[in-house]
Amino acid sequence: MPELPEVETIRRGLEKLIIGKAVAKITIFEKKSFIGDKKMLGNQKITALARRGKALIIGFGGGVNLLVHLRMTGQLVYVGAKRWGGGHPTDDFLNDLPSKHTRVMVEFDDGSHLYFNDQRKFGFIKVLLDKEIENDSFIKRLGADALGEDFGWQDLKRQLATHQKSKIKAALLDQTVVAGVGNIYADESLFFASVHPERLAGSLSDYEIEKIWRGVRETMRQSIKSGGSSLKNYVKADGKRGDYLDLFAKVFHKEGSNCPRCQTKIIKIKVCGRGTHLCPNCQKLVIDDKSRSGTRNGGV
DNA sequence: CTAGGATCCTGTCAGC
DNA sequence: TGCTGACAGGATCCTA
Repeated sequence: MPELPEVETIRRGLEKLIIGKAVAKITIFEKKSFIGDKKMLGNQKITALARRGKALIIGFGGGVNLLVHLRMTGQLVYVGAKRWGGGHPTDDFLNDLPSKHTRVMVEFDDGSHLYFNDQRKFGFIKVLLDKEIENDSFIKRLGADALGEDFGWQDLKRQLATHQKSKIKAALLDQTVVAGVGNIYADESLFFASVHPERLAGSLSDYEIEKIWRGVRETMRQSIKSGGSSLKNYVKADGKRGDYLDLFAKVFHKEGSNCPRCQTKIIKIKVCGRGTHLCPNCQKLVIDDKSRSGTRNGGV
């Protein structure tokens, strides 16, 4: 679940809470969730929190790092004088910890704790030396960061040129094309740009690519601004469990409700195996290649 | 090389 | 209520 804005929200939240703390003890409840030797973290102080795409990197003095990837259902919860959490929104934001989903527990020298909870065990924490980061199998393949200053719309265009036959949604989800976009922001960006997710990358005009690029940046910025998926946004004023998507999403999980631009009902379809939300009026599927006969969908 | 499908794992929800 | 199957916001591995 957690995509770039959620991980950035976590990075900013934890930055205020754990910088300067030293590790007293690490408890691993699920072996596959922790890669590397935990002894390397002994008595090391946290000096920095960085993010690469959807990965969080906790930097320690002495050149050691913890790379955290939350994948679908990971979350981080800090419990000290304050309680703070971010990532996949579940009741573990509120429950006593460790819970049955806690895979790794870090105890700091001041007695506070950081919990890595992950229902589906797809996420992981990995020990990496400074010099190993750029060579890491995940990190080294990442494209430009979706919110990076070095990622302009022409960069997206250049990347899409090598995936001409991919559906645009599949291309956006490819972390080598651009780092940080997942299912939510792919759908939101394509809605922003009024582009159907099944359009082939090679069929897009510069104008459309520029709009998709702008959609990625704007929807992500807005999500971060609203506090992303965090404990803060989890419990609503009325006490009910909340969906942080309400704060910025126009189409994601909004099937059946009205398009904010044209009032047409938002639909949900399946594209490249993923649930995909769109407005069938704003985002029409046009013919990709004039030399081929195709089915016109929705007219012009 | 790219594109598409299966797969890792658990929890939840719709339908019977 | 209980069972079953589909599905879930990610990335990788395998095949063509």
